[in-house]
Amino acid sequence: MSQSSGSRASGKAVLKPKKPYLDFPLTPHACGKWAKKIRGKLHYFGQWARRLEGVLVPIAGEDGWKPALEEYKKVADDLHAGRTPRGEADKDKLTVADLCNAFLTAKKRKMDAGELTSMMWYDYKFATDFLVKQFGAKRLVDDLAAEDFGALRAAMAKKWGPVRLANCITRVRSVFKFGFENGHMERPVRFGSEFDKPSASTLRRHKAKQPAKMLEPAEIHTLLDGASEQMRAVILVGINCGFGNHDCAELSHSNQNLDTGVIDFPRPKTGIARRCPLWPETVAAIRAAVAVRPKAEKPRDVGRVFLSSTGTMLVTRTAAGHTVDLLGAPFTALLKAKGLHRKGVGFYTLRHVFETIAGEAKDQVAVDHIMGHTDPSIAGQYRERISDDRLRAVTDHVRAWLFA
DNA sequence: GGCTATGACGATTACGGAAC
DNA sequence: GTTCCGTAATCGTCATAGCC
Repeated sequence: MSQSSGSRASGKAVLKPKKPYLDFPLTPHACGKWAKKIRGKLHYFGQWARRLEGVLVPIAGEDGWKPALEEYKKVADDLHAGRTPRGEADKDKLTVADLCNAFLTAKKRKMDAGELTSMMWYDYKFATDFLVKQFGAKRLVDDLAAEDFGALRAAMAKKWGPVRLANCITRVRSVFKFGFENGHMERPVRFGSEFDKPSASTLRRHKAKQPAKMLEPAEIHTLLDGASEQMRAVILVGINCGFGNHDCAELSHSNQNLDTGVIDFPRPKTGIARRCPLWPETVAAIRAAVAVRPKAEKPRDVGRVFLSSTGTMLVTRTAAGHTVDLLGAPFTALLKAKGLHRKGVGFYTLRHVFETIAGEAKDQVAVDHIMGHTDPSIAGQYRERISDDRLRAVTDHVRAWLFA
């Protein structure tokens, strides 16, 4: 390394080394070390000279700057971010990557045991990936402070809406809760007051801004007129019983009695019992759809009321946990074909329509029972049954609205 | 062209417990 | 006794791409 710039030590001029290349980050300091000022503080990295008998003597060799550069690179990220660099004593401490890996491994075990869906695992993976990206894989969990979580929330809020933000905050909190409860961390992490979920009022305002999920009678009749036998049947089941996509896909012959006109079918999502009287139009449509129903591809689907054209379940999940919806997609296609497609309107809208119109019958308990919603009130815990008359009054009200 | 699969995102629901 | 909140989990929609 050539030496040109001068320095004075112990009264004698010493030639400081030149930077080995143009944007070399360190500069030779008069104390004999390479140095860099970061966030207002001077940090030292390796020697460019040794002091012999009070005089600085440059270290021989062209590559003397390399160890100093290596030393700087190891701690640069931490120093520039205002953190204390991780030393030898910290090498066994828990990092963000360690915690995320332990969390995902535990969740994978639950997934393998069938206690967690693969889609849910994918969501956890997404959240942990975001954590690692924001904090850095090697960041010590002990080093995380409230301001880090405040910055994390700000990054999330910049990208996503309040619903997704709330979901992701919940998942991030779950990761650290898992860490503490399972002994990976000595103390719970301080999230700070900024790392909170959007308030209920924020979520309500967000929802209010969304387009109404509603179809009017004329629109529903337009859809029914252009629908296949099966599509006509599922539309009527959707509006008659407030069934969603998954409900229709899961419906079996054993759940319905077309002679008495009643469906008895616990919600697949929650297992909560529900019962719904059928309209004559719905019964006729189901009979017509069943008459042309394709043969089931798998024995387990033989009892299903509705199947895809190839004989598979209408709503299934792939190995990766993604939903394949052969009911919602054709319904949306029908909406588009009839010029009725708009943001937020899909097959599930029929469930919204049922809830909205049925509520006007002024018997919310009966509506909730047909919808399969639990009644969390004390009255709900004591109520053992609900009469078919009340249920029929509700469905008749919706029928009168649709066929008026 | 219709069906199927995938990935990303948004929204909903249940439930227990704390706060009112 | 009711309401609200935090936590945990599931369901639905949409755009896009590949396949038959």
